[in-house]
Amino acid sequence: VTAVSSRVAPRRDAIAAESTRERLLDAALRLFSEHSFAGTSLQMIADELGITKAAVYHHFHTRDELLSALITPALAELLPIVEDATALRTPQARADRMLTGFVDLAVRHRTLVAILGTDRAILQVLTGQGHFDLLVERPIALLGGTASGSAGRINATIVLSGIASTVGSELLADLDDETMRARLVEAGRRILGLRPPRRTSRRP
Amino acid sequence: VTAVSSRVAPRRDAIAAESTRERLLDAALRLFSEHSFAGTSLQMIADELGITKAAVYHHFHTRDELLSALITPALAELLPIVEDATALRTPQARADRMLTGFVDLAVRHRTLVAILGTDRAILQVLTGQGHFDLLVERPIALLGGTASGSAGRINATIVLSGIASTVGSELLADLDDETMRARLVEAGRRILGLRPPRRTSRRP
Amino acid sequence: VTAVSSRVAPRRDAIAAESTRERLLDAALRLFSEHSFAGTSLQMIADELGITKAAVYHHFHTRDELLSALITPALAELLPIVEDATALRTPQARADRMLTGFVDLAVRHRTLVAILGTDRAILQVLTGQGHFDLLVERPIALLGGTASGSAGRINATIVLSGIASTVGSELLADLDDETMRARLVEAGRRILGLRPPRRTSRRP
Amino acid sequence: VTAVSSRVAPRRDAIAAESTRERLLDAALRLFSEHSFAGTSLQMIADELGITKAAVYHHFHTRDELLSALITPALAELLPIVEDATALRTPQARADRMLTGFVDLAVRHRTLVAILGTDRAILQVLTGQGHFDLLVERPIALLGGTASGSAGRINATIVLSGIASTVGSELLADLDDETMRARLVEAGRRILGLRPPRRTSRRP
DNA sequence: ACACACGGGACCCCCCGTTGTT
DNA sequence: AACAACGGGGGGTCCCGTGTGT
Repeated sequence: VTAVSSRVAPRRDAIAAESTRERLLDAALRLFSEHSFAGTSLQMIADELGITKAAVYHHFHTRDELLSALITPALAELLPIVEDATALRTPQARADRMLTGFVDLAVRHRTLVAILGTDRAILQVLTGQGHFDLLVERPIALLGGTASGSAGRINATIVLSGIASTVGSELLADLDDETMRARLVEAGRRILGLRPPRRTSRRP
Repeated sequence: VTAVSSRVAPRRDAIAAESTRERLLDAALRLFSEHSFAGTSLQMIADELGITKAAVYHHFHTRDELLSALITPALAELLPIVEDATALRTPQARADRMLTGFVDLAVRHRTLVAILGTDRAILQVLTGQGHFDLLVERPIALLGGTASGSAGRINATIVLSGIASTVGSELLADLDDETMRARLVEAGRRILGLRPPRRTSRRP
Repeated sequence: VTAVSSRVAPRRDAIAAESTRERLLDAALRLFSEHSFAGTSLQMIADELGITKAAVYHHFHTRDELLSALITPALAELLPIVEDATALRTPQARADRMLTGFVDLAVRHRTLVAILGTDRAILQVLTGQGHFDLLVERPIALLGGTASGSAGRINATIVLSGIASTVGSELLADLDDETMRARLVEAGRRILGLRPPRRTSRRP
Repeated sequence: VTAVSSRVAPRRDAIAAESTRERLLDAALRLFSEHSFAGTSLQMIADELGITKAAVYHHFHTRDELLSALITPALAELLPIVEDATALRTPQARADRMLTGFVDLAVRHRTLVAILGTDRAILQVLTGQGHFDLLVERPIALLGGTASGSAGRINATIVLSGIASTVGSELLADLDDETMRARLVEAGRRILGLRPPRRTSRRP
């Protein structure tokens, strides 16, 4: 499983490295989800791949950097969803776009969204990087815009964290993406009191 | 929950200790919720109270023991709810009883239920103590009993983790218990497709 | 098992205290022998008796003090043996007196002599108190006086530590004192090349 | 015992590490013998070499692991001695082979055999690893096979622990191996009542 | 791209000793 | 005589990050 010698084709090393980086991110995500971020050491991650901590350090100089590399793609996907939704005219449309967009994101990045939505230590790091707004406040505002008073914020919070936890549940790990997506959208709409639009125009 | 009056004239140390133990649990809960269980050191807890780690050790010999002392009361409250609900005849009644009971518990122990429902490191400890069944499986089964197939488990998961996260949200910390309770029950019923019963017979 | 209230007869307390002190010494000796001196904490000793460390502190202010209380009686018994032996005229008589005296002492205080003879941490404490001479050097000199050169010291060392370890062996714990004593004296004489005297003048 | 030459041109670190590991074992053995196992902290060991505890951890993750690394070679040498002796036909031959083999081993690893034979904390660790049989029971049985009843076990115990303590005595540290070996074998044979064989066929 | 060796520091557990109270 | 509570400190483990080498 380890990267064998080399010296033959330097491209091999590059490939192996690329793959090691990916495997590193995979292993880290798995372990973060299992033991929480603060409960996962670099040693555990290195052991998971059978490499040394120094090798991990070669790819990511810091555990926070590893975390950033893990979440940056998802945040990049979240941004257009939030912006798209914000641009719509009615509160219902905004909420529905936010809902469907978030569910789609969550289903494709199950474990990642799960830890983003539940791990307080991770939330602290992200807040420190100024992502709290994008990750929590704006989605909550968009989802909760259809109800007045506290009901909106409460419903939005339930939806957001409910989805995040559900996609990360190992009891539902064997569920296919389509079913999961459909069920989550249905449930979300029921909570928020949204009527399903006539035609969904979203494309992956 | 705080040390009440006291009968005759308890010793000064005993009073201080009682209060120290309680303050210890309070501080630990607050810090666990803020930094996650694994991210909270005994030093942080001790510093919070201005005592030394040795004093913490005097009350709880391990961090796990501290955690156990923290959650045991809540687990003791959860058990009769689950058993009560299990004894009812229709799936709807079981789900509704589980829902209202859990919401009530969650609203009264907001932070505690929040960390129980989200922190993976804590879940690991509890699973190691055999509480996974009471904490996750049976509630999920009761809540999800009204829908067939995966829909039931999904809805139940959303409800459970949605409630847990919502009561722990600091954005909703200023919300009074009654409103929070009512909103959560409404939302839960909408997700699960339950019609509110004619009269609620629950007693606090 | 704990000393009950009191207030009735102060003598009761005195008796209980006396007995606690003895039980403390007993427990300490047993634990020292099982885990070595350095490996035995006051907590372990207190737990053994079901009391607290503070209660131990009440009787012995220091672990070294506890050790001293343990060994002082035996040292007090050893001194006249060494002096008696020293006063005899022939090397053989001196060695035999030392041998029989030490065996007798060792058989009556099996565990104590065992730890005195084997535990390096204890030996360090005793050496610090100036007992090395009485405990090691003079007995070795007396026992080894019958052979010239290194043979004497070697044989004496074998005898001394052999006896100490043998009386402490749990494989031989069920052996009665008389048999043990006789066997040890025989073996010691064989090693040292001593002929048994016509009449043993030992007193119990 | 030190890291010998080295083949081609090993890396500087590797050499340093090899030597550090050896020096670590040396220092640990010395300190264990002086202060007992339980009385020796990793800090003391690290200080002895002028390195940090973390560096010690790099080589041995646990103090028990360090101890294991220390004794494994000796245990590996002891095994064939016990098996060789067991295969012989007469009790006398078995006892003599066990005696000479053990003396040889003890003289070559003086300090190590000394702590193995005297430190109760070490014996506990070894017993936990299932080595009690090889280290105590079988040698005792072999050595004591020439006498019936308790005499055999007593004599065997004296011989075994006498040898172990004698080779570790600092009063005899300056004695050369050959003399020590010869004296110990003689004394052992006298205790056990063995007649020296016509020719010793042992090979170093 | 990765391993080996190590420093600095923190963490959890626990120990010893002491005070105040009953 | 005994306990509850606690301070100061150390032990063992382990973590993060780095330098050096291949």
